[in-house]
Amino acid sequence: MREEDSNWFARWEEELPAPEELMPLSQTLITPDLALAFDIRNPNSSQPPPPPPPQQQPQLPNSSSQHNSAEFDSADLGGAGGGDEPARTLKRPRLVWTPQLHKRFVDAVAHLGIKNAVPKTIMQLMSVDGLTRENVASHLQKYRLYLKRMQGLSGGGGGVGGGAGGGLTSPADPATEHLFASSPVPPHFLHPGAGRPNSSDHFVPYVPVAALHHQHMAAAAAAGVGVHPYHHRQVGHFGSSPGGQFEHPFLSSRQSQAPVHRMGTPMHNAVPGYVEDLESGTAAGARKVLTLFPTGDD
DNA sequence: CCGCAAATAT
DNA sequence: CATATTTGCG
Repeated sequence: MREEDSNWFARWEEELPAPEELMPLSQTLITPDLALAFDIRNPNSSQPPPPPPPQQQPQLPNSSSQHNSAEFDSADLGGAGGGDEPARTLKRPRLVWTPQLHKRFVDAVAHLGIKNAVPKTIMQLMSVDGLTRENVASHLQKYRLYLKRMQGLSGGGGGVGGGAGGGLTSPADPATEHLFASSPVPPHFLHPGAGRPNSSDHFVPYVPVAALHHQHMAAAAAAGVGVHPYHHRQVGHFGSSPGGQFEHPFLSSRQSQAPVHRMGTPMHNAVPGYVEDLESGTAAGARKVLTLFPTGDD
């Protein structure tokens, strides 16, 4: 039930589940638009799902082979054409900040610098399709709080790399934090004046490959030519269907449920030393633009 | 638009 | 019940 997995770090190593590879087209049943339109989310903690009143009819009389990916047909924007974009107005499901997403967030903030680390910039830098400013802002707030806490608390048993010089983020106490601590708070940039005076304020090693994709993808899609048969919605962790529940098909692949060490078993905090993980470019799977789901762009 | 606080959902 | 995430206000 916990949104967070107990073995998050298991995925950490993997970094990216490579949805495209792992997730075979299994849920082509519902198109994202429909899903959103249906407002898939759990209205209650545990209650029978009320019959969802059909709101939008699936508009795909087309013989489209498969638009698994998420994309909109027309790219009308700001046009007076009188178009209705349901997805734009619909309320979007609870966003789950997955480690990957969080990492991107942290990376963006780190590279941006606290100074420019404003929701809008972060969001744009992240280039995560589907991510909204509110989402980032919200998360940012908590992230700051987390950092603050870390600074205020030096002594503690955590011994979290106070200096942060080495960049060795110590293990996190499961009881202390949950999301942030769990995520590899990369380096440092804690606050101006005690962390790293070295780093100035502007260095952008980060090359957000943003718009191009959308444009190309949309263009290609519109043209009828699929760039790639599949695009991934790696973070599409929306509420599962009430009653029916399709868990993440991709989650279960490698990190099987090995004999978990029950409490008592001295499981050393063998937190994998997080190296200066770079962005994409890891072997095996090519990292793509992180995309939440089809939404407007920024 | 950003930051903070409260509310709600999970 | 605690935490995460969302929503509203300054």
